[in-house]
Amino acid sequence: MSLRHALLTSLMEKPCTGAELARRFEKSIGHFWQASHQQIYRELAALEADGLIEVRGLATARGSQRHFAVLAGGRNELERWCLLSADPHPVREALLVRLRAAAVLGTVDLASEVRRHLGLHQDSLRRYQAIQGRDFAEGSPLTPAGELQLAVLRAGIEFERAWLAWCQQTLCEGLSEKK
Amino acid sequence: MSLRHALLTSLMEKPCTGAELARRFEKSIGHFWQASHQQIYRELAALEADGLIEVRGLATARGSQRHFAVLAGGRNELERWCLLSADPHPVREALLVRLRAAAVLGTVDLASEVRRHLGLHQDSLRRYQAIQGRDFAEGSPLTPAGELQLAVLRAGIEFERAWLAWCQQTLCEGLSEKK
DNA sequence: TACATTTATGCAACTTGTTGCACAAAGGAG
DNA sequence: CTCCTTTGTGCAACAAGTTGCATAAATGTA
Repeated sequence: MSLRHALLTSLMEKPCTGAELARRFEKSIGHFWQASHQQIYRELAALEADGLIEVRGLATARGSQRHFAVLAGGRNELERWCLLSADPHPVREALLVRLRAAAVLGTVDLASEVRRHLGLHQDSLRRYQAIQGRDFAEGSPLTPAGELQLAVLRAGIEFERAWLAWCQQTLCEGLSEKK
Repeated sequence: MSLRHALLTSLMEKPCTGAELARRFEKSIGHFWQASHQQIYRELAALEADGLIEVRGLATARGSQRHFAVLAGGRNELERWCLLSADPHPVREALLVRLRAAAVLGTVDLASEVRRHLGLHQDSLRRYQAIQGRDFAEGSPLTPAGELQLAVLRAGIEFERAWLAWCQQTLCEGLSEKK
């Protein structure tokens, strides 16, 4: 049920329309939680039905912009959910299934695929580091909220670094079957 | 569609029953792909319907053991899927949503939750390292298949290490709101 | 103004993962 | 042998995520 709470969080940061939310999910929130616009509209409808958010301004008809804002109930719900304890999501990565499959097949070489992933993780890492350099320059004082945002960014960086290191080491250790 | 291929892989390593697969998913495969027994039975039925696996031995009725084995079509399907390129699954971690929510709420302290996650990641890391020490002792020569299995294990280790480091640094940087 | 393009909203069907339960068989204890 | 527990199989309902498309409004252009 995190999409609901990711939406509430984003709307608390700044009330906006569904399309704007979708854009934000692509850019910032999407670094740790993704959602398509269809998912977003569906969940916005549910949130409205549950009285956790409301439409601000003119809700004329289909196709016209609808601005949403969080109600008191929504804030309470977000706080309640935040205080629950929840275990980390386990790894679920198809590439690892494919490695294991390659091991049992013996006829598939995944070296180029690992090399491709290495490049993708490198790109992500650089993107995150660019944001860090831009928004969280060295030595500048941080508000408590800023510290939390930086922590989220650091998670992305650690994560990408870990995969990057893994790809490199895996390639070094003669991944190819055709030696 | 990775569950299907994880099952094919596991059945190629060793044909077995649904319950045995479920146990293997809990132990080894579950480190990078999880599935409940209900999911497994459902997918086994689909695989059988598609002619990719077959029942070996006596398939009497409900409640009696059914042993499955991969057919040629299944092996081909696994190989085909293995050769497709697929992007890494993006991060999707509720704790990060909660951090961001805490940042905007300003009234929630997630320090103890981060500490709890730190402990969980520590446990996972130790478990992986124990397996590494047991099955892949230093300097022993590895078959190509063994190298791939070790690579999968290393992924788990890198991943847990990254989260561990993140938890530690996040706790150091005054996560608590109540300073 | 008329028309085409882009943006925003949204439905419907499908796939995948989760939860709760039910029933059959196997195996042990009396 | 009978009862009881455990193990194995499986259905059904639901929740969450994905894909494809439809329609309305806003915007640009002839």
